[in-house]
Amino acid sequence: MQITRQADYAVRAMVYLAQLGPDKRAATGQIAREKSIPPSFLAKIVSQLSVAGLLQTSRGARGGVSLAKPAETITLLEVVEAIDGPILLNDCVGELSTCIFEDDCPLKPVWCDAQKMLVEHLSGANFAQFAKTAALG
Amino acid sequence: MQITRQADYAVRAMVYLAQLGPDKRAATGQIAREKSIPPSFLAKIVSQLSVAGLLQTSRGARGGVSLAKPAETITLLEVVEAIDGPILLNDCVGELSTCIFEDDCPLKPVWCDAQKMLVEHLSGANFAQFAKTAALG
DNA sequence: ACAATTAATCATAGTAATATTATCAAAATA
DNA sequence: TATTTTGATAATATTACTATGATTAATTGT
Repeated sequence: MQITRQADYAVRAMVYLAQLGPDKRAATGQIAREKSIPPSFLAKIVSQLSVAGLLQTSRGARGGVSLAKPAETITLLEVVEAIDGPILLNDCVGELSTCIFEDDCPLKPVWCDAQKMLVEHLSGANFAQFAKTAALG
Repeated sequence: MQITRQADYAVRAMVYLAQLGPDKRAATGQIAREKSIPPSFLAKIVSQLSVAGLLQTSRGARGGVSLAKPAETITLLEVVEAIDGPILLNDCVGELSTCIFEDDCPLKPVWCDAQKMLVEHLSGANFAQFAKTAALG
């Protein structure tokens, strides 16, 4: 019942970029140093975020990564799900559920509601907000 | 970001007992059969629930387990946390947090809020409700 | 006392997920 | 062409999860 450290690292990295300002780029090595993330671990995470369309990358000298969209259009949910996969509080909430009690289960609605609340809350938080909140280090 | 199957089993078992009616007991073998839970796995789970004060147990012939309190005083949160430990959406929300950005982190409030919502939702659901909702099998 | 029943405890094991490090290839720049 | 930087992949250590089995302890009924 916890996001993975990978997802947390991903979020931190995105916050760092959001705080740099629009279209600013940074090398992953630099982000790793500033945010205390194992460098080669971050490299892998960054790669996933790029595939998910959340980061733009450019190789070579003076290369690096930058947000692929305006910070205010990137939600916390997007970033977390890009790394951890879809949020799912319990197996029965998913579409691939194999629960044999499906139709006659008093629990499913509770889990579905809880999940919906969580998802809505996380998708209501975007990275422009995070950039503002802490303009500091 | 998911409760464990153990916790789900625990909840199912508790629902079964709640549906039996107040102070009714059942053998774990029977619960396991009815709810499709691996029997010797359930034995361990039941033991944890007993230690947590949610179940009363009695050994020997005609023994079994029963709810330790009225169903309406047992919340979904209690049962899940008895098995999985405290709900924690992200490490930084916990009291033992070792996050070095603590004071200057735009994310922490979001996680704290989300967690609070989740916890409140789960502690608002009790087993008397579940017993009613599905009086069927 | 004895046999049957049932939970409690403990040990074990296989599988999967997580976190991390390391390596080498590919692209871009200077 | 040398350097910087991402991309892709592999290797590994650790932890968590799921499950099984054997043994022990308590209770009931005969």
